[in-house]
Amino acid sequence: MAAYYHSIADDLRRRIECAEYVVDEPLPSEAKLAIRYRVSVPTIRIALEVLQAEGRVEKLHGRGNFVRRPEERAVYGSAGHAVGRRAAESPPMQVSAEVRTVSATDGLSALLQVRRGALLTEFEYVSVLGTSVRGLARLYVPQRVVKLKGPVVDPSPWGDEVRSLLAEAGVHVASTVDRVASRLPSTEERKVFRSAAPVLAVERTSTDFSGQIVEGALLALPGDRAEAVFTTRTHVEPMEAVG
Amino acid sequence: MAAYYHSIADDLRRRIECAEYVVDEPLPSEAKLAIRYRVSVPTIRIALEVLQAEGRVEKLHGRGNFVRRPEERAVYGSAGHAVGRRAAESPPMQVSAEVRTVSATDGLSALLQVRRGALLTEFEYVSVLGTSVRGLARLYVPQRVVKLKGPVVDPSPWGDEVRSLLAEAGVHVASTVDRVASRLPSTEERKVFRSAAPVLAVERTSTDFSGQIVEGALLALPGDRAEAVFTTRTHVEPMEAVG
DNA sequence: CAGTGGTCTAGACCACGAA
DNA sequence: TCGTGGTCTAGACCACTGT
Repeated sequence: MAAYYHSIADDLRRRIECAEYVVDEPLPSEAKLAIRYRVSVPTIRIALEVLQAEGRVEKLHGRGNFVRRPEERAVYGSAGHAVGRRAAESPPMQVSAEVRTVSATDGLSALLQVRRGALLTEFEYVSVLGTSVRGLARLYVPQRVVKLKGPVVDPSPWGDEVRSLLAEAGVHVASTVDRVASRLPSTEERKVFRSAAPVLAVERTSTDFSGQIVEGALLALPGDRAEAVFTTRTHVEPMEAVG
Repeated sequence: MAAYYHSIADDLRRRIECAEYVVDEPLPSEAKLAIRYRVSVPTIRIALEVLQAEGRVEKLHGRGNFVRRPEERAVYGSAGHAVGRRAAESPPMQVSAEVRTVSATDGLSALLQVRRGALLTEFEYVSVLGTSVRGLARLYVPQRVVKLKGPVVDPSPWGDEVRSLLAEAGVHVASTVDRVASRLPSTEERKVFRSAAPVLAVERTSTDFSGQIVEGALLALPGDRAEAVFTTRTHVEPMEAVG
Protein backbone atom coordinates (compact mmCIF):
# COMPACT_ATOMS: atom_id res chain seq x y z
CA MET A 1 0.00 0.00 0.00
CA ALA A 2 2.82 2.42 0.80
CA ALA A 3 3.82 3.26 -2.77
CA TYR A 4 7.21 1.90 -3.73
CA TYR A 5 8.40 5.28 -4.98
CA HIS A 6 8.20 6.46 -1.38
CA SER A 7 10.57 3.70 -0.26
CA ILE A 8 12.96 4.73 -2.98
CA ALA A 9 12.70 8.39 -1.99
CA ASP A 10 13.32 7.45 1.66
CA ASP A 11 16.35 5.38 0.72
CA LEU A 12 17.84 8.12 -1.44
CA ARG A 13 17.15 10.70 1.28
CA ARG A 14 18.99 8.57 3.81
CA ARG A 15 21.95 8.13 1.48
CA ILE A 16 22.08 11.88 0.87
CA GLU A 17 22.07 12.59 4.60
CA CYS A 18 24.81 10.03 5.11
CA ALA A 19 26.82 12.04 2.56
CA GLU A 20 26.97 9.02 0.28
CA TYR A 21 26.03 11.54 -2.38
CA VAL A 22 27.86 14.86 -2.34
CA VAL A 23 26.15 18.25 -2.22
CA ASP A 24 26.12 20.04 -5.60
CA GLU A 25 27.04 16.81 -7.36
CA PRO A 26 24.55 14.89 -9.52
CA LEU A 27 22.97 11.61 -8.45
CA PRO A 28 23.38 8.64 -10.78
CA SER A 29 21.22 9.07 -13.87
CA GLU A 30 17.56 8.12 -13.71
CA ALA A 31 18.23 5.18 -16.00
CA LYS A 32 20.93 3.83 -13.68
CA LEU A 33 18.77 4.34 -10.58
CA ALA A 34 15.94 2.51 -12.36
CA ILE A 35 18.23 -0.48 -12.89
CA ARG A 36 19.55 -0.36 -9.33
CA TYR A 37 16.09 -0.30 -7.76
CA ARG A 38 14.68 -2.67 -10.39
CA VAL A 39 11.86 -0.31 -11.38
CA SER A 40 10.99 1.64 -14.51
CA VAL A 41 12.26 5.15 -15.12
CA PRO A 42 8.91 6.88 -14.46
CA THR A 43 8.86 5.36 -10.97
CA ILE A 44 12.33 6.73 -10.26
CA ARG A 45 11.21 10.08 -11.55
CA ILE A 46 8.33 10.23 -9.07
CA ALA A 47 10.69 9.37 -6.22
CA LEU A 48 13.00 12.19 -7.34
CA GLU A 49 10.04 14.60 -7.47
CA VAL A 50 9.48 13.98 -3.77
CA LEU A 51 13.09 14.90 -2.98
CA GLN A 52 12.91 17.86 -5.35
CA ALA A 53 9.87 19.30 -3.55
CA GLU A 54 11.82 19.00 -0.30
CA GLY A 55 14.63 21.07 -1.73
CA ARG A 56 17.06 18.13 -1.48
CA VAL A 57 17.44 17.60 -5.22
CA GLU A 58 17.47 20.04 -8.10
CA LYS A 59 16.61 18.61 -11.49
CA LEU A 60 18.57 20.19 -14.33
CA HIS A 61 17.46 19.24 -17.81
CA GLY A 62 20.21 17.60 -19.80
CA ARG A 63 22.57 17.59 -16.83
CA GLY A 64 21.24 15.49 -13.99
CA ASN A 65 19.64 15.47 -10.55
CA PHE A 66 21.84 17.57 -8.25
CA VAL A 67 22.02 17.18 -4.49
CA ARG A 68 21.09 20.39 -2.66
CA ARG A 69 20.63 21.56 0.95
CA PRO A 70 17.08 22.62 1.79
CA GLU A 71 18.56 25.19 4.21
CA GLU A 72 19.91 27.16 1.29
CA ARG A 73 16.50 28.09 -0.02
CA ALA A 74 15.67 31.74 -0.63
CA VAL A 75 13.43 33.35 1.97
CA TYR A 76 10.44 35.55 1.32
CA GLY A 77 9.59 37.67 4.36
CA SER A 78 6.43 39.66 4.62
CA ALA A 79 6.68 43.29 3.60
CA GLY A 80 10.41 43.48 4.01
CA HIS A 81 10.31 42.68 7.70
CA ALA A 82 13.57 40.77 7.60
CA VAL A 83 13.39 37.86 9.94
CA GLY A 84 15.74 36.20 12.35
CA ARG A 85 18.58 33.90 11.53
CA ARG A 86 16.90 32.58 8.41
CA ALA A 87 17.08 35.92 6.68
CA ALA A 88 20.80 36.07 7.26
CA GLU A 89 21.15 32.65 5.69
CA SER A 90 19.26 33.67 2.58
CA PRO A 91 22.00 34.20 0.03
CA PRO A 92 22.18 37.57 -1.75
CA MET A 93 20.27 37.51 -5.02
CA GLN A 94 20.55 39.44 -8.22
CA VAL A 95 17.31 41.32 -8.75
CA SER A 96 15.94 43.06 -11.81
CA ALA A 97 12.86 45.27 -11.79
CA GLU A 98 10.65 46.80 -14.45
CA VAL A 99 7.92 49.37 -14.10
CA ARG A 100 4.97 49.85 -16.44
CA THR A 101 1.35 50.89 -16.50
CA VAL A 102 -1.31 48.21 -16.97
CA SER A 103 -5.08 48.09 -16.66
CA ALA A 104 -6.73 45.78 -14.15
CA THR A 105 -7.72 42.31 -15.34
CA ASP A 106 -10.45 40.37 -13.54
CA GLY A 107 -7.95 38.81 -11.16
CA LEU A 108 -6.24 42.10 -10.32
CA SER A 109 -9.58 43.87 -9.95
CA ALA A 110 -10.62 41.31 -7.31
CA LEU A 111 -7.25 41.49 -5.54
CA LEU A 112 -7.08 45.28 -5.34
CA GLN A 113 -10.81 45.93 -5.20
CA VAL A 114 -10.73 48.37 -8.09
CA ARG A 115 -12.97 48.29 -11.13
CA ARG A 116 -11.96 46.20 -14.12
CA GLY A 117 -9.73 48.19 -16.44
CA ALA A 118 -8.56 50.62 -13.75
CA LEU A 119 -5.04 51.92 -14.34
CA LEU A 120 -2.32 50.37 -12.21
CA THR A 121 1.41 50.85 -11.87
CA GLU A 122 2.99 47.42 -12.17
CA PHE A 123 6.41 46.60 -10.71
CA GLU A 124 7.80 43.32 -11.97
CA TYR A 125 10.68 41.80 -10.04
CA VAL A 126 12.76 38.78 -10.98
CA SER A 127 15.20 37.43 -8.39
CA VAL A 128 18.05 35.23 -9.48
CA LEU A 129 20.72 33.37 -7.55
CA GLY A 130 23.46 32.17 -9.85
CA THR A 131 21.54 30.75 -12.77
CA SER A 132 18.46 29.75 -10.82
CA VAL A 133 15.40 31.98 -10.56
CA ARG A 134 14.21 32.23 -6.95
CA GLY A 135 11.16 34.39 -7.28
CA LEU A 136 8.79 36.30 -9.49
CA ALA A 137 7.00 39.25 -7.93
CA ARG A 138 4.42 41.54 -9.48
CA LEU A 139 3.41 44.50 -7.34
CA TYR A 140 0.51 46.78 -8.20
CA VAL A 141 -0.40 50.25 -7.02
CA PRO A 142 -3.69 51.73 -8.24
CA GLN A 143 -2.96 55.04 -9.95
CA ARG A 144 -6.04 56.41 -8.26
CA VAL A 145 -4.19 56.06 -4.99
CA VAL A 146 -0.95 57.53 -6.26
CA LYS A 147 0.91 57.61 -9.55
CA LEU A 148 4.34 56.16 -8.86
CA LYS A 149 7.21 56.37 -11.32
CA GLY A 150 10.13 54.10 -12.07
CA PRO A 151 12.70 53.03 -12.71
CA VAL A 152 13.65 51.26 -9.50
CA VAL A 153 17.34 51.29 -8.73
CA ASP A 154 19.12 48.60 -6.73
CA PRO A 155 15.93 46.62 -6.24
CA SER A 156 15.35 44.29 -3.27
CA PRO A 157 14.01 40.80 -4.03
CA TRP A 158 10.39 41.33 -2.99
CA GLY A 159 9.73 44.91 -3.94
CA ASP A 160 10.32 46.76 -0.69
CA GLU A 161 11.02 49.89 -2.73
CA VAL A 162 7.35 50.22 -3.56
CA ARG A 163 6.58 50.66 0.11
CA SER A 164 9.22 53.39 0.37
CA LEU A 165 7.84 55.09 -2.72
CA LEU A 166 4.37 54.96 -1.20
CA ALA A 167 5.61 56.47 2.05
CA GLU A 168 7.41 59.25 0.16
CA ALA A 169 4.14 60.00 -1.61
CA GLY A 170 2.41 60.28 1.75
CA VAL A 171 0.65 56.91 1.58
CA HIS A 172 1.25 54.87 4.73
CA VAL A 173 0.62 51.15 4.99
CA ALA A 174 -1.22 50.16 8.15
CA SER A 175 -1.72 46.47 7.58
CA THR A 176 -0.55 43.79 5.18
CA VAL A 177 -2.24 40.46 4.52
CA ASP A 178 -0.32 37.60 2.89
CA ARG A 179 -2.20 34.56 1.58
CA VAL A 180 0.04 31.59 0.87
CA ALA A 181 -1.06 28.63 -1.21
CA SER A 182 0.65 25.84 -3.11
CA ARG A 183 -0.02 25.02 -6.72
CA LEU A 184 1.73 23.57 -9.74
CA PRO A 185 3.51 26.06 -12.00
CA SER A 186 1.86 27.61 -15.04
CA THR A 187 3.44 27.13 -18.45
CA GLU A 188 5.29 30.41 -18.08
CA GLU A 189 6.49 29.69 -14.55
CA ARG A 190 7.65 26.24 -15.56
CA LYS A 191 9.77 27.85 -18.25
CA VAL A 192 11.22 30.54 -15.99
CA PHE A 193 11.86 28.24 -13.02
CA ARG A 194 12.95 25.38 -15.30
CA SER A 195 11.09 23.08 -12.96
CA ALA A 196 7.71 21.46 -12.50
CA ALA A 197 8.00 21.53 -8.71
CA PRO A 198 5.08 22.97 -6.73
CA VAL A 199 5.03 26.75 -6.51
CA LEU A 200 4.43 28.79 -3.36
CA ALA A 201 1.88 31.36 -4.51
CA VAL A 202 1.60 34.46 -2.36
CA GLU A 203 -1.20 37.00 -2.74
CA ARG A 204 -0.57 40.13 -0.75
CA THR A 205 -2.60 43.25 -0.11
CA SER A 206 -1.61 46.32 1.89
CA THR A 207 -4.14 48.76 3.27
CA ASP A 208 -3.74 52.24 4.70
CA PHE A 209 -5.30 53.45 7.95
CA SER A 210 -8.62 54.14 6.23
CA GLY A 211 -8.85 50.53 5.07
CA GLN A 212 -8.24 51.36 1.41
CA ILE A 213 -6.08 48.91 -0.51
CA VAL A 214 -2.98 50.83 -1.57
CA GLU A 215 -0.85 47.98 -2.87
CA GLY A 216 -1.27 44.40 -3.98
CA ALA A 217 1.20 41.78 -5.08
CA LEU A 218 1.28 38.38 -6.72
CA LEU A 219 4.38 36.34 -5.99
CA ALA A 220 5.46 32.96 -7.29
CA LEU A 221 8.29 31.18 -5.49
CA PRO A 222 9.73 27.88 -6.72
CA GLY A 223 8.80 25.60 -3.83
CA ASP A 224 11.98 23.56 -4.17
CA ARG A 225 14.26 26.60 -3.84
CA ALA A 226 12.32 29.11 -1.73
CA GLU A 227 10.14 29.39 1.34
CA ALA A 228 8.12 32.09 3.10
CA VAL A 229 8.64 33.34 6.65
CA PHE A 230 6.29 35.50 8.71
CA THR A 231 6.95 37.08 12.07
CA THR A 232 4.14 38.12 14.36
CA ARG A 233 4.92 40.22 17.40
CA THR A 234 2.38 39.78 20.15
CA HIS A 235 1.36 43.04 21.75
CA VAL A 236 1.93 43.29 25.46
CA GLU A 237 -1.57 44.55 26.02
CA PRO A 238 -4.23 42.05 24.97
CA MET A 239 -6.21 44.07 22.47
CA GLU A 240 -9.02 44.75 20.10
CA ALA A 241 -11.70 42.78 18.42
CA VAL A 242 -10.51 43.21 14.87
CA GLY A 243 -12.89 45.25 12.79
CA MET B 1 7.17 22.93 -25.99
CA ALA B 2 4.24 23.92 -23.80
CA ALA B 3 3.32 20.47 -22.50
CA TYR B 4 0.02 19.21 -23.83
CA TYR B 5 -1.25 18.39 -20.36
CA HIS B 6 -1.19 22.13 -19.69
CA SER B 7 -3.49 22.79 -22.64
CA ILE B 8 -5.85 20.13 -21.34
CA ALA B 9 -5.74 21.63 -17.84
CA ASP B 10 -6.43 25.08 -19.28
CA ASP B 11 -9.36 23.77 -21.31
CA LEU B 12 -10.88 21.95 -18.35
CA ARG B 13 -10.37 25.02 -16.13
CA ARG B 14 -12.21 27.16 -18.63
CA ARG B 15 -15.07 24.69 -18.87
CA ILE B 16 -15.32 24.59 -15.08
CA GLU B 17 -15.45 28.37 -14.87
CA CYS B 18 -18.12 28.45 -17.57
CA ALA B 19 -20.12 26.12 -15.30
CA GLU B 20 -20.09 23.45 -18.01
CA TYR B 21 -19.16 21.18 -15.12
CA VAL B 22 -21.11 21.59 -11.90
CA VAL B 23 -19.53 22.21 -8.50
CA ASP B 24 -19.49 19.13 -6.27
CA GLU B 25 -20.22 16.89 -9.25
CA PRO B 26 -17.58 14.61 -10.77
CA LEU B 27 -15.93 15.28 -14.11
CA PRO B 28 -16.14 12.55 -16.75
CA SER B 29 -13.91 9.63 -15.82
CA GLU B 30 -10.23 9.78 -16.67
CA ALA B 31 -10.73 7.10 -19.30
CA LYS B 32 -13.44 9.13 -21.04
CA LEU B 33 -11.39 12.33 -20.88
CA ALA B 34 -8.45 10.43 -22.37
CA ILE B 35 -10.61 9.43 -25.34
CA ARG B 36 -12.05 12.92 -25.73
CA TYR B 37 -8.64 14.60 -25.77
CA ARG B 38 -7.05 11.71 -27.72
CA VAL B 39 -4.31 11.17 -25.14
CA SER B 40 -3.41 8.36 -22.77
CA VAL B 41 -4.79 8.18 -19.25
CA PRO B 42 -1.51 9.19 -17.52
CA THR B 43 -1.52 12.45 -19.50
CA ILE B 44 -5.06 13.21 -18.36
CA ARG B 45 -4.02 12.43 -14.81
CA ILE B 46 -1.22 15.00 -14.91
CA ALA B 47 -3.65 17.63 -16.23
CA LEU B 48 -6.01 16.81 -13.36
CA GLU B 49 -3.15 17.11 -10.86
CA VAL B 50 -2.68 20.71 -11.96
CA LEU B 51 -6.34 21.49 -11.28
CA GLN B 52 -6.20 19.55 -8.02
CA ALA B 53 -3.27 21.62 -6.74
CA GLU B 54 -5.30 24.75 -7.54
CA GLY B 55 -8.15 23.51 -5.39
CA ARG B 56 -10.46 23.27 -8.42
CA VAL B 57 -10.70 19.48 -8.46
CA GLU B 58 -10.75 16.96 -5.64
CA LYS B 59 -9.73 13.44 -6.57
CA LEU B 60 -11.67 10.76 -4.69
CA HIS B 61 -10.41 7.23 -5.11
CA GLY B 62 -13.05 4.94 -6.57
CA ARG B 63 -15.50 7.81 -7.06
CA GLY B 64 -14.17 10.39 -9.48
CA ASN B 65 -12.67 13.85 -9.90
CA PHE B 66 -15.01 16.33 -8.20
CA VAL B 67 -15.29 19.98 -9.11
CA ARG B 68 -14.53 22.26 -6.15
CA ARG B 69 -14.23 25.99 -5.49
CA PRO B 70 -10.75 27.11 -4.42
CA GLU B 71 -12.40 29.80 -2.27
CA GLU B 72 -13.74 27.11 0.01
CA ARG B 73 -10.32 26.07 1.23
CA ALA B 74 -9.62 25.98 4.94
CA VAL B 75 -7.55 28.86 6.28
CA TYR B 76 -4.63 28.62 8.65
CA GLY B 77 -3.96 31.93 10.37
CA SER B 78 -0.90 32.57 12.43
CA ALA B 79 -1.31 32.01 16.14
CA GLY B 80 -5.06 32.32 16.12
CA HIS B 81 -5.04 35.85 14.76
CA ALA B 82 -8.21 35.32 12.78
CA VAL B 83 -7.99 37.25 9.59
CA GLY B 84 -10.37 39.36 7.53
CA ARG B 85 -13.06 38.14 5.27
CA ARG B 86 -11.24 34.93 4.45
CA ALA B 87 -11.51 33.67 7.99
CA ALA B 88 -15.25 34.12 7.91
CA GLU B 89 -15.39 32.08 4.73
CA SER B 90 -13.42 29.23 6.24
CA PRO B 91 -16.10 26.68 7.05
CA PRO B 92 -16.34 25.38 10.62
CA MET B 93 -14.32 22.23 11.07
CA GLN B 94 -14.55 19.28 13.41
CA VAL B 95 -11.39 19.13 15.46
CA SER B 96 -9.98 16.39 17.65
CA ALA B 97 -7.01 16.82 19.93
CA GLU B 98 -4.76 14.47 21.88
CA VAL B 99 -2.14 15.27 24.47
CA ARG B 100 0.86 13.15 25.36
CA THR B 101 4.43 13.36 26.55
CA VAL B 102 7.22 12.66 24.07
CA SER B 103 10.97 13.10 24.03
CA ALA B 104 12.63 15.32 21.47
CA THR B 105 13.80 13.74 18.25
CA ASP B 106 16.54 15.36 16.18
CA GLY B 107 14.04 17.42 14.23
CA LEU B 108 12.17 18.62 17.30
CA SER B 109 15.40 19.35 19.12
CA ALA B 110 16.44 21.67 16.26
CA LEU B 111 13.02 23.31 16.08
CA LEU B 112 12.70 24.01 19.81
CA GLN B 113 16.38 24.39 20.56
CA VAL B 114 16.31 21.85 23.35
CA ARG B 115 18.63 18.91 23.78
CA ARG B 116 17.83 15.64 22.07
CA GLY B 117 15.61 13.50 24.28
CA ALA B 118 14.25 16.44 26.28
CA LEU B 119 10.69 15.90 27.52
CA LEU B 120 7.98 17.70 25.60
CA THR B 121 4.22 17.95 25.89
CA GLU B 122 2.78 17.13 22.47
CA PHE B 123 -0.64 18.33 21.34
CA GLU B 124 -1.85 16.58 18.22
CA TYR B 125 -4.74 18.18 16.34
CA VAL B 126 -6.66 16.76 13.40
CA SER B 127 -9.13 19.06 11.64
CA VAL B 128 -11.86 17.57 9.51
CA LEU B 129 -14.50 19.13 7.32
CA GLY B 130 -17.12 16.58 6.35
CA THR B 131 -15.03 13.57 5.42
CA SER B 132 -11.99 15.49 4.26
CA VAL B 133 -9.03 16.16 6.54
CA ARG B 134 -7.99 19.81 6.33
CA GLY B 135 -5.02 19.91 8.63
CA LEU B 136 -2.64 18.07 10.90
CA ALA B 137 -1.03 20.07 13.68
CA ARG B 138 1.51 18.95 16.24
CA LEU B 139 2.34 21.50 18.93
CA TYR B 140 5.16 21.08 21.39
CA VAL B 141 5.89 22.75 24.70
CA PRO B 142 9.16 21.87 26.46
CA GLN B 143 8.34 20.59 29.94
CA ARG B 144 11.32 22.57 31.18
CA VAL B 145 9.35 25.69 30.30
CA VAL B 146 6.10 24.51 31.82
CA LYS B 147 4.35 21.18 32.29
CA LEU B 148 0.97 21.53 30.62
CA LYS B 149 -1.81 19.01 31.07
CA GLY B 150 -4.62 17.82 28.82
CA PRO B 151 -7.13 16.97 27.74
CA VAL B 152 -8.12 19.88 25.51
CA VAL B 153 -11.85 20.49 25.31
CA ASP B 154 -13.57 22.04 22.30
CA PRO B 155 -10.31 22.39 20.40
CA SER B 156 -9.74 25.02 17.72
CA PRO B 157 -8.21 23.88 14.42
CA TRP B 158 -4.67 25.11 14.92
CA GLY B 159 -4.14 24.67 18.63
CA ASP B 160 -4.89 28.12 19.99
CA GLU B 161 -5.65 26.50 23.34
CA VAL B 162 -1.98 25.86 23.91
CA ARG B 163 -1.35 29.59 23.88
CA SER B 164 -4.11 30.11 26.44
CA LEU B 165 -2.70 27.33 28.61
CA LEU B 166 0.72 28.96 28.39
CA ALA B 167 -0.70 32.32 29.39
CA GLU B 168 -2.53 30.75 32.35
CA ALA B 169 0.76 29.25 33.45
CA GLY B 170 2.36 32.68 33.33
CA VAL B 171 4.27 32.12 30.09
CA HIS B 172 3.66 34.94 27.62
CA VAL B 173 4.44 34.73 23.94
CA ALA B 174 6.21 37.81 22.59
CA SER B 175 6.86 36.76 19.04
CA THR B 176 5.89 33.98 16.66
CA VAL B 177 7.73 32.94 13.52
CA ASP B 178 5.99 30.87 10.83
CA ARG B 179 8.03 29.23 8.08
CA VAL B 180 5.93 28.04 5.15
CA ALA B 181 7.21 25.64 2.54
CA SER B 182 5.68 23.32 -0.01
CA ARG B 183 6.51 19.65 -0.33
CA LEU B 184 4.92 16.39 -1.40
CA PRO B 185 3.12 14.42 1.31
CA SER B 186 4.82 11.70 3.32
CA THR B 187 3.36 8.20 3.24
CA GLU B 188 1.38 8.93 6.38
CA GLU B 189 0.08 12.28 5.14
CA ARG B 190 -0.90 10.78 1.83
CA LYS B 191 -2.99 8.23 3.69
CA VAL B 192 -4.62 10.78 6.01
CA PHE B 193 -5.27 13.38 3.32
CA ARG B 194 -6.18 10.71 0.74
CA SER B 195 -4.30 12.78 -1.78
CA ALA B 196 -0.88 13.13 -3.32
CA ALA B 197 -1.31 16.89 -3.78
CA PRO B 198 1.49 19.16 -2.52
CA VAL B 199 1.38 19.89 1.19
CA LEU B 200 1.81 23.31 2.79
CA ALA B 201 4.28 22.61 5.57
CA VAL B 202 4.37 25.17 8.38
CA GLU B 203 7.09 25.25 11.04
CA ARG B 204 6.25 27.61 13.85
CA THR B 205 8.14 28.76 16.92
CA SER B 206 6.96 31.10 19.65
CA THR B 207 9.34 32.88 21.97
CA ASP B 208 8.76 34.76 25.21
CA PHE B 209 10.15 38.19 26.02
CA SER B 210 13.50 36.71 27.06
CA GLY B 211 13.89 35.08 23.66
CA GLN B 212 13.38 31.55 24.95
CA ILE B 213 11.38 29.23 22.69
CA VAL B 214 8.26 28.32 24.65
CA GLU B 215 6.29 26.57 21.91
CA GLY B 216 6.87 25.00 18.53
CA ALA B 217 4.57 23.48 16.00
CA LEU B 218 4.67 21.39 12.86
CA LEU B 219 1.63 21.72 10.62
CA ALA B 220 0.74 19.94 7.42
CA LEU B 221 -2.07 21.38 5.32
CA PRO B 222 -3.33 19.66 2.17
CA GLY B 223 -2.43 22.25 -0.45
CA ASP B 224 -5.50 21.50 -2.52
CA ARG B 225 -7.90 22.17 0.35
CA ALA B 226 -6.15 24.65 2.62
CA GLU B 227 -4.08 27.83 2.56
CA ALA B 228 -2.23 30.01 5.06
CA VAL B 229 -2.91 33.66 5.81
CA PHE B 230 -0.72 36.09 7.75
CA THR B 231 -1.57 39.60 8.85
CA THR B 232 1.13 42.13 9.65
CA ARG B 233 0.20 45.40 11.27
CA THR B 234 2.65 48.16 10.53
CA HIS B 235 3.55 50.25 13.53
CA VAL B 236 2.78 53.94 13.23
CA GLU B 237 6.29 54.85 14.30
CA PRO B 238 8.90 53.77 11.80
CA MET B 239 11.10 51.56 13.89
CA GLU B 240 14.18 49.54 14.66
CA ALA B 241 16.75 47.79 12.64
CA VAL B 242 15.83 44.24 13.61
CA GLY B 243 18.62 42.48 15.39
C1' DC C 1 -20.35 -6.72 -9.29
C1' DA C 2 -18.97 -2.74 -12.43
C1' DG C 3 -16.74 1.56 -12.55
C1' DT C 4 -13.57 4.50 -10.64
C1' DG C 5 -8.87 6.25 -9.56
C1' DG C 6 -3.72 4.61 -7.94
C1' DT C 7 0.48 2.52 -9.18
C1' DC C 8 3.69 0.74 -12.32
C1' DT C 9 5.81 -1.11 -16.73
C1' DA C 10 8.71 -0.89 -20.93
C1' DG C 11 9.22 1.27 -24.11
C1' DA C 12 9.15 5.77 -27.78
C1' DC C 13 10.58 10.30 -29.16
C1' DC C 14 12.01 15.06 -28.11
C1' DA C 15 14.78 18.97 -25.87
C1' DC C 16 18.73 20.35 -23.48
C1' DG C 17 23.75 20.67 -22.12
C1' DA C 18 28.52 19.61 -22.43
C1' DA C 19 32.28 18.02 -24.95
C1' DT D 1 27.60 13.58 -30.87
C1' DC D 2 26.11 11.49 -26.63
C1' DG D 3 24.08 11.30 -22.22
C1' DT D 4 20.86 13.64 -19.66
C1' DG D 5 16.06 14.65 -18.20
C1' DG D 6 10.91 15.86 -20.21
C1' DT D 7 6.83 14.16 -22.28
C1' DC D 8 3.82 10.68 -23.73
C1' DT D 9 1.91 5.98 -25.02
C1' DA D 10 -0.82 1.74 -24.35
C1' DG D 11 -1.33 -1.09 -21.77
C1' DA D 12 -1.31 -4.13 -16.82
C1' DC D 13 -2.87 -4.95 -12.22
C1' DC D 14 -4.53 -3.37 -7.70
C1' DA D 15 -7.57 -0.72 -4.31
C1' DC D 16 -11.61 1.74 -3.33
C1' DT D 17 -16.69 2.88 -3.80
C1' DG D 18 -21.41 2.12 -4.44
C1' DT D 19 -24.99 -1.17 -5.96
